[in-house]
Amino acid sequence: MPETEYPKPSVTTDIVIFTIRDEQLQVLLIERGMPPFEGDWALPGGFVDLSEDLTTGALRELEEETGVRDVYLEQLYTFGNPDRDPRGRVITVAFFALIPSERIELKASTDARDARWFAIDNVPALAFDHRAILDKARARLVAKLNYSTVAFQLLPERFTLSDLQKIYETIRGEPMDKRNFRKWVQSLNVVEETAERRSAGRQRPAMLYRMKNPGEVVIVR
Amino acid sequence: MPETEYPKPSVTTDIVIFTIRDEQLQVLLIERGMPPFEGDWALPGGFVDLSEDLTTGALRELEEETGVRDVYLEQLYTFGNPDRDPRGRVITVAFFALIPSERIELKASTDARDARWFAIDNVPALAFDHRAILDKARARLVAKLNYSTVAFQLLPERFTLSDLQKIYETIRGEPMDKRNFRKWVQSLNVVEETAERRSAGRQRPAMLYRMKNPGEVVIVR
DNA sequence: TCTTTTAGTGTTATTCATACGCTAAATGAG
DNA sequence: CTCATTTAGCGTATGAATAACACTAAAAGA
Repeated sequence: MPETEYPKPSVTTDIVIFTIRDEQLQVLLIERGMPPFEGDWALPGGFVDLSEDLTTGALRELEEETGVRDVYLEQLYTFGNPDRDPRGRVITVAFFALIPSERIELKASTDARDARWFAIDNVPALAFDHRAILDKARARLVAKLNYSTVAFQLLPERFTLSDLQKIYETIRGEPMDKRNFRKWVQSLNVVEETAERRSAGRQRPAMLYRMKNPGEVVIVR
Repeated sequence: MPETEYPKPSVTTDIVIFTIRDEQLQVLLIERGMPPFEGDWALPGGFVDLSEDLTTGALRELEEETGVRDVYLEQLYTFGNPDRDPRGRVITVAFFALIPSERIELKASTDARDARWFAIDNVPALAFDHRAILDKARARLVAKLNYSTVAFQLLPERFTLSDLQKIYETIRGEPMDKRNFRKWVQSLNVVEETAERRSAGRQRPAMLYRMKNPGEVVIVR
C-alpha cells in the first residue's frame, strides 16, 4: 500500500518559549491575525517544512519570532486530537524553549504580528488547545528543576548565585534556603567564578559566575 | 493562509511493545511484507486514521497486533527526520507499551504478517530508524523504573514479590537486594496481599499479591 | 558614622538508601 | 520418614544525602 492511499493530516510545530522577566516566569504569545481564533492569543508556531527536521523547524520558528539562536529547545509532546483545529486534522509537535532574560529585547523583530510576553499566571484564553500545551510545558519545566540543570539556561552569561536562586524561586513559587542552594550548585561542578564582582546598589557586591559549558544541561541526582 | 497551501507529510504511529518472557525483556516485531525494507523486521505501526486520536490509533494498532486491550501505553517521542523513510516525508509518533506476560499468547492473531517476540539484546537489524526508536523506548523504561511503578504493568493479576523483583532485575540486568526491594514495595502502598499462596515446586509457597489499582502508575520519590 | 541591604559561610539533626545472614515451609530423593 | 534442596520471608546497623538554622561582611546612602 503506497503512502498516497492515506489521507494526510497537516503537521505544525508550536513552541512554548519561556523567559524570566520582572522576576516572573513569562511566556511569549502571538496575536492571531487570521481565522480561526482571529484576534486570540496563541503559541508561536507554523506548518512543518517538508525538507526540514522537526527540531530544525522549531528552531527556525523560534528565531523568526525572537531573533535568538542557540537556545535550549526540547521536544515536549505531540498533540493530535482530531478536533483540536476547526480547519481539519492538524497534528502539532510541541516544543519548549528557554531564553535568557538578557536576550529578549530582539523579540518579534522580523514578524509583523503582535507578539507579547505574558506572566505565566496572567495568560489570556488561548487559541486551539494551546492552554493544555502550555500547562504541560510548565509541568515539565517544574519537574526538571529537580533533576537537571535546565533552569541554568535562563541565565545571562555572567550571573550571581542569587540570580540563579531567584530563578528557581520564581518558577517554583516558593523560597529556598540560601546556604543549601549554594552548596547544591557548587556540588554540581558546572559553574565557575569569574574575576569580577557586581555592585548593585548599596550592598555588598556579589561574585559573578559563568557556566563551564554554557549550552550543556546535565541530569543530576 | 489555508492549510491546503502547505504540502503535508504522512504521519504514522509506531509502538515499542515490551513484555517479559523467559526471564528476558522482549519486544514485538513485525516482518515487513512490502517495500521499502521488505523482509526486514520493524516495529508494529501504521498510518494515522484522520478521525482518530493518536493514542486511540496506537491502542487500535496494539490490539490488532496482540489482541490485548487496556494495557499501559505512553507517548514516547516524535521522529521526523526528513529522510527517515525513502518513500518521502513520513513523521512517526512513537509510543511504548507494556504487556503482562500472561496475556501474550494471543499475539498477532488478527494479522497475516509474521510477528515475533525478540529478546531485547537479540534484535535483528530494523527497518527505517526503528533501532533509534527502540533504544529510546528502552532508555525511557529503565529511567522510569527509578521513580515510578510502570514496571508493575508487566505483572499478571496475581503475583509474588519475587516475580516483581525478577522483572526489575531482568530490565536492569543486575541483581537487587531482596529485603530492601520488599521494604520499598511495601512502602509504596500500591499492592495488597491476597488470601492465596503459590506453591511452585519443592519450596516454601509465596504469598500472592495484587495491585490495589491495577491500571495505575504512580510517580514516587 | 550609622543604617540599610544583600553576600557569603558551617554545623547539627533527620531522613533515606544500602549492606548484610538466618530461619521457615514446602517438595523430592533416598 | 528424614534429609537435602530450594525459594520465602524478615530486622538492624551504617553511611549518605537532605533539611534546618543565624550570624558576619561589604558596600552605598543618609
